Formats: sequence, structure tokens, C-alpha cells
Amino acid sequence: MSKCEQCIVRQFSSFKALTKDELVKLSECRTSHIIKKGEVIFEEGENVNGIYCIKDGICKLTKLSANGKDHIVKLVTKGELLGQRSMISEEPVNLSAVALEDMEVCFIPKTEVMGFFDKNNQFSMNVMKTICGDLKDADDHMVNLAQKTVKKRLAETLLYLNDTFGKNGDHSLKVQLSRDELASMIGTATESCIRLLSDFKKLDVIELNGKKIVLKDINKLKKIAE
Amino acid sequence: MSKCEQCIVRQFSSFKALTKDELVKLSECRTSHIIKKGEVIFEEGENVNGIYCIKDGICKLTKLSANGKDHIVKLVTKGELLGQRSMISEEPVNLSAVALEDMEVCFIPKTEVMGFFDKNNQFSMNVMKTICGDLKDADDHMVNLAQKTVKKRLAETLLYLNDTFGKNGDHSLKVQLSRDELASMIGTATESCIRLLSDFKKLDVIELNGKKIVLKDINKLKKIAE
DNA sequence: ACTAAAACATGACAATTATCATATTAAAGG
DNA sequence: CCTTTAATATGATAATTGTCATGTTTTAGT
Repeated sequence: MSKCEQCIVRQFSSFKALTKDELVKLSECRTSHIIKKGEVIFEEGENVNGIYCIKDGICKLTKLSANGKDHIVKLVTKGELLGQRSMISEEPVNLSAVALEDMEVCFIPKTEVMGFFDKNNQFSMNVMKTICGDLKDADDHMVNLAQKTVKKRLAETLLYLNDTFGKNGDHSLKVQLSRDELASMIGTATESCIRLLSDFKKLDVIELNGKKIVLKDINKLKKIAE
Repeated sequence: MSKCEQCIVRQFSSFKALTKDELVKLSECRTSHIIKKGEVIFEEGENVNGIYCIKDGICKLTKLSANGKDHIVKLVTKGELLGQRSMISEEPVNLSAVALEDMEVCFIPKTEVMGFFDKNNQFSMNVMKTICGDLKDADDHMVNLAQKTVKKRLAETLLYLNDTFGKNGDHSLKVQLSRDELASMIGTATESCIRLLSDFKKLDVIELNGKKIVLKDINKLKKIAE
């Protein structure tokens, strides 16, 4: 098993602040896991007792709503940590994490993380800044959900997927969400989502090839979104 | 000017972790302010350079949406702090704060707060837990906005106002929001909000006396909300 | 107390979105 | 390779929500 010191994603995560000694300790206590597409990392309400560091892959964070549907709150990818909020709050996790593609993650027990937290000020500051960023994003997202139409939200989400996760060689969005997942991200019915995608296609704004989505006219999409 | 040590809201805020010495320092550096109903404490995009501690009164945190309407993200009341996220992120505030009633607040410069932050672990932990709580609330709120109808959201908001801020002697909700504000909290048009309130009144679930709202049947409201 | 402005209320209608039904296509498993 | 299931797509229709118009009530300022 490779060492944390050499881990390619370390520099992108809060762990970038750890000293060499701390990294050695981290290497010793963490466990590495392969998560297959569709598998659950943890479920809403669970006591996770540590955090996950994503080495590779993307997962969705979902929350079950009162009507029984899952809502996708956030997508998380390599270099990011899972379960920080719940660890600090000393509460069960409030979201479920499910792999959208095959993933490689490391689990670090709470005791260890809290040790770094107490002793390494820069590390705790990094974690806090991440959480503050999440809070800001959540506020923004909230306002969009409250004030924008489904069409605008769909356009915006497509742009977000493009900007954040990039595209494949064939120009299609790298993150492949089902229509159902896309709908549960923008907060609408699956049929409405499908219909709007068809509309966008007719307007020549996007191209649909099965599950693949190609953004053909970013500027037009931006206009729709605002 | 009274000392922070004797302040009635201290025990409810993150400042409860401060030592006597730290409280003396706090008393010396903070400035006290009276904010009249409707006045702005700070505006989205501003550099606040410190945090506000609410000694008395309630304010709304709003964010301007793309369509030009304000959305109320959160209500904040005595014992709570304003501007923590922005201070930690070292960014301008992302929300505006406007008094809903006459308020008494103290401003504490950033340098001072960051000093406590570095030296007093319990204080920084308190701040972090608050922000983590805000993030959890934001996630919950987001899912509600995405998945629930306007009617359910209105019912839920009325219950929230009742549970969180309580009622006056005449049983009316203590926080008095205009129809417009209520609408911008649940994310709907003012007219829709007014109409639904009228519906609730006809169903004998609430009572309307001008701006005052009395919840007459909490259980029925809960049923509507779920 | 009077007047102007703002807030509240309601009707009429249009636009958006959800739901149900039903094809069609794609994917997965033997 | 076939078959069963799940995902995607689209139509028809109903329900929800927004917008505009207009009237009434309340509030604030002189």
C-alpha cells in the first residue's frame, strides 16, 4: 500500500498541511478501500467515526426527503473529504454517500483526525475553510432552488458539471448522471428533466447520445441559466 | 457600558468558552451598537472585518437572487454570532443582515476573534460546531425547497417560527414578518403566500389579525407540512 | 386628523411543473 | 443471443404556481 506522503491527492486536500511525521502516522492508521460504482460508502443516520479521503472517483451525497425521493445535495470528487461535518458536530452523518463511478478512498479514524485537529492549526483551519465553503455553496444553491425555474436550474447544473468535473475526449460531460439523478439534483420530476433536455437538444444547445451529454453552446446555456 | 462577563447572552454563544481574562479583553475591544428595525447591519459583498454578537433582537440574513428578489436564508437571534463564516473564509460576507426589530449588537474586530481562535481551543470548537450546524440546516432546507410544495413549505415555516422564536402573550408568533418576507423565506411569490395564508385561515388552522399570525391547530399544520 | 404610500387581499388568467399512461430504447443476466 | 428489466422518451392532462390587474386596508409622515 502506498504512503500518504506520496499520495497524488494529498496536496488538494486539507491534509496538505500535515508534517512528515504526521503523514507517517496517517499512513499507519488509515485503511484503503475500493468502492464499486453504485456502492454505498455510508448512509444517512450512520455513525461513521472517522472521515474518508477520496483518492479517485466521484460520489453523490444524498438526503432522503419527506416524499421518499432522494435529493442530491452535492457531488464530491478526488482530493475532498467526506464526513468532516459529522465528525466535528459529533453527530451521525446527515447525508448518504454513493459512488457514481468506481472509487478509491481511504478511511481515517476519528481519533487520529482529531489529534491532527488539536495539534496542527493549519490543518484545522483548512478543514474549517472547506466547511465554510460548503456553507456558502449551500446558501447559493438554496437561493437558486427557491427562485429559479426548473429550466434555469437544469442549465446551471449542466454548466456546473462541465466546469467542475470537465469533459471526456468526445466532449461529453465526464460525470455521467442518469436522468433520474439529474432530476434529483435540480429538484424536479424525472419526466420534466427528460423533457427539458429534449428541449435543449431541439434548441441545439446540447447533444444527447444515450447517457452522454455534450454541451454544444455554452453561451446559450448561460443565457438560459441567468 | 456593561462588561461582557456579565452579558446575559454570553452563555448562549461561542464566547461561553472564554476565560475571565479573555472576557476582559473582549470587553475592551468590542463596540456596542443599537440597530433600529429595518436597518442594515452589513450588506452582501462587504468586508466586515469582524463579527457581530447579537445581544437582543432578531435579524434576517438575505441573499439577492438573479431575478432581483431577496431570499431570506436564515433568521438569527440573540446569543448568535454574525459574520463568522466570512471571517474564517477571509472573504466578503455572502449575505446581508437586516434587523427585523430593534436590536442591540456588539462588534468584535477580526484580530481579536482570531486571537481567541488560536489560543482557546474550546472557543474555536464552539464556532466550528455552530457553522457545522448551519451547514446541516442548510442541507435540510435545500431538500425541502427542492422537494416540497409551497403549501408544505409555508406550513413548515410557520411551525419553525413558532418553535424557534415562540409567541407573544396573545399567542401570536413573536417574529412578525411581512407577507413579502414570509414569501421570500419559503421561495414563492408574495401573492401565493397571501393566498395560502388565507386558505389556512379558512381551514381554521391559523388566525390572522393584521400582521399577527396565531397558530390555532399545530397538529393540522404538521400534517400539511409532511 | 389627513393624505400618500405601502402592505394586504383577491380575481382572472397564463405559465410552469407534476402525474399518469404508454411507447421505445438500452442494459443486464442467464 | 435472447429475454427481462430498467432507463429514456413523449403525449395527455391535472395541479400548482406565477403574473397582472385592481381594490381594500394599514401605516407613516406631515
